[in-house]
Amino acid sequence: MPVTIYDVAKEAGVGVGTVSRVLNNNPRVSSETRQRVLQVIERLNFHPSSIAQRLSLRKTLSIGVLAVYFTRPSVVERLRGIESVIADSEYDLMVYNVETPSRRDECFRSTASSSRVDGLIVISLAPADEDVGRWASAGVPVVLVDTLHPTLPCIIVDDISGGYKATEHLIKLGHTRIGFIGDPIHTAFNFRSSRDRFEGMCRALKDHGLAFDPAFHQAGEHGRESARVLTHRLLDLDDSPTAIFAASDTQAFGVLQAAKERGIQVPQELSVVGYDDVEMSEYLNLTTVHQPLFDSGLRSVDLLLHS
Amino acid sequence: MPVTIYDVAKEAGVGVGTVSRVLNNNPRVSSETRQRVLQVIERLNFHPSSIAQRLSLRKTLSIGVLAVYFTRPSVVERLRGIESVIADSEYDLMVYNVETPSRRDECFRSTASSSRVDGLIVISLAPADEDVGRWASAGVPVVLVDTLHPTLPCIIVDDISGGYKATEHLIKLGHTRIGFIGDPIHTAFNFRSSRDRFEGMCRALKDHGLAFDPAFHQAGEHGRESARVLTHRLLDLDDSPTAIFAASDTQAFGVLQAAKERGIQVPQELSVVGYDDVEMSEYLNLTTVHQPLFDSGLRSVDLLLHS
DNA sequence: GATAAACTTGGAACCGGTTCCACAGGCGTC
DNA sequence: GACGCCTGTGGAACCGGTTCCAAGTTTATC
Repeated sequence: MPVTIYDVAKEAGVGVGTVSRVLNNNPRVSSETRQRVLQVIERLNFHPSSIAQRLSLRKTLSIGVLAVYFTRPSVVERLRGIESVIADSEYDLMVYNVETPSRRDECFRSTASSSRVDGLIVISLAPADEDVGRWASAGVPVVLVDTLHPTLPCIIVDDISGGYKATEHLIKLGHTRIGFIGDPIHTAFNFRSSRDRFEGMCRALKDHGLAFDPAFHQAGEHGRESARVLTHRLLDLDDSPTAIFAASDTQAFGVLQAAKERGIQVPQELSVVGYDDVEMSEYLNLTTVHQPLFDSGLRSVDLLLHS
Repeated sequence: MPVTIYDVAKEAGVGVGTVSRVLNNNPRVSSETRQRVLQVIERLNFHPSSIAQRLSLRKTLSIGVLAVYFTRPSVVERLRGIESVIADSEYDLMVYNVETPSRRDECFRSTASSSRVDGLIVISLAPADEDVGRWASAGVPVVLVDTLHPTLPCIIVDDISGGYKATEHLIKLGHTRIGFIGDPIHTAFNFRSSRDRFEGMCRALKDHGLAFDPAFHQAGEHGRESARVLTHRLLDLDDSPTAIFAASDTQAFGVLQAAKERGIQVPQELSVVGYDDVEMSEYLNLTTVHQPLFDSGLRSVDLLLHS
C-alpha cells in the first residue's frame, strides 16, 4: 500500500490541502509548516501518484507520436528530435508504430478517445477528414509532420523543390537521360514524398527542355532490395540512363549495389543522387538531398506545446 | 465537457454500476439493458476516460522503455521487437531516451515513483543496487536487456562467446595478427558488450596458442569516425594486423573506410569482422556476428507481462 | 404457497490527487 | 472596540471510472 497525501497530512498534523500546496510550491504556506511537511514527505518517502494528478488536473501529461515504420532512418531521426524536447518537459512520450492500414486506423481512433494524450504528432501519415474531425471534437491538438491537411498545423519540407534541385544538379553535370527510382504511386499509406520528388524532377527536366522517357520511371516497394532490382531494369534498357535519382537514400543504396553488380563505376559511368542525407550516405560518398529531420521533430513539439 | 459514465447512466435510466458492467463485458447484465446502454453510449459518443480507469484500477496501463542512444541501429531493432508485442496488448509504450548519465539517473528515479509505469524495460544500462532497490520498493517490475543484475530478470546474448566465434573465424582463415577496435574500457554508462567481445577474442587467441599484442587493442568513442581513426593507428604499426575484429558493425564500417582510404583490399589484404548484423552489413559484404535483436525485444516484454 | 437460490440492479465508497470556500487569528486604522 | 484586510489552514467536493454490498425481482424446489 503506497503512501498517499492523506498519510502525509495525518502524520504532519495538517490538512491535505496544505500538503498539496507544499507539493506545488504554492506560496500560501508558512515556511514553518512547509518545513514540517517536507520532512514528513522525506521520512515517509512519499511520491505523489501521477495518475491521480492527471485525473485531477484533467491532463494526461503525455504526448503521442504516431509514426509509420519507425525504424526507417529518417523517422528515427525525427523521433530523436521530438524526444529531445519532450525529455525537458513535464510530458511523457508515447510511441505508436504503424505498419498496416488497420493499425493506423486503430491508432487514429484510440488517440481521439478522451484522455489518452494531450497532444499528438503524426509522422508521414495522411489522416482523413473523418479522423481530423474526431480529434477536433475530442479536443486533441494534432501536428502533422511530412504530411498535409488543410485544417491542421503541418511541418513539411518542400519535396518538389528537393526533387527539382537534385535533378538540376544532374543536368548541370551534363546528363540528359536521367532515371528515377521511387515508391509505388499508390501505397497503402498514400505517401506523397516520393511522388513529390518525382514531380520536382519532371519540372526540372521540363524547365531545361528535356523530355522524360516514361520507361525511366521505376517504382516499387520501398527498400534497398527492390531498388536494386528496379535499377537493373533501368540499366537493361536500350538507351539506359546515365544518371539515377532515387527517392530516398535507402533506395539509392540499392542503385549503388546494382551498379556494383554490373561493374559500373559510380560516379564515372553512372551518377546517383539520393534523398534524406542519412548517416551512411556520407560514408558511401552518395550525393544526396539534405532534409532537416531532427529539426522537424523539434519544431513539431514546439508547435504542439506553444500554440 | 466530455461525456462521462454518469451522463450515460442518467440518459439510459440505469445506475453507473450497470454502465460500467456493460463496458467491461460483465455477464451480469440482462441483454435487454445491455442493448439500451450500448445505444446510449453510441448516441452520446461516449469513450471512457482512460485516466480515470487507471486510477480506479491502480494500473498505469503503460510500459516504459529506457534506452541509451535509441537511434543506434541495434537499439532501434530491439525497440521494434518491443513495440510489436505492446501494440497487441492493452498497454501503451513510453519511451525514454538516455544520452547522459544525469538523464539516466533522472529516468531511473522517476520510473520508480509510484504510478508512472506498470513495468520497465531497460536496454543496455546497468542500474545500481540503489536503483534496483527503489524499483523493488515501488513494486515496479523491471527486465534488463543487454545488461545484468543479480536480482533482476535479464535478457542477454553471450557476448564473450560471440567474440570468441568471430575471432575463431579469423584464426581459421589463417590470421595470427588480429586487431581489435572497440569502445573505451570505461564509458559513462559502463557498457559491457564491447569489453565482453574483447574478452571472447582473448580467450579464442589463447585457446589457439596465439599471443595478443596490446598495441592491437584500440578503443575509442563509439562511432564510425572514431573507428576509422583507430584503424589507421592499427595499420600504421610496424607489424600491422592482417585482420580486424570490430565490436560493432558501425565501427566495422569505420574500419572499411580506413582500408579504402589506404587502398587496402578487403578481404584480400585485410579481413574484417563486425558485430550486430545490422541491415547495412549485408549490403557492404561485411562478415558479422548475428544477434537476435528484434527477438530480444519481444522476449523482454513477454518476460515482463507473463511473470 | 413458502422458502431458497439465482439473476439484475442501484448506488455508496474508493482510487489519490487539486481546488475552492469558509473560517480563524493577527494586525492596522479610525 | 468595531471594522476591514491579509495570511494560513482545514476539509468538502470534484475529477471519472470500478467494485462491493444490499436489495428487489424472478425462477426453481418441495
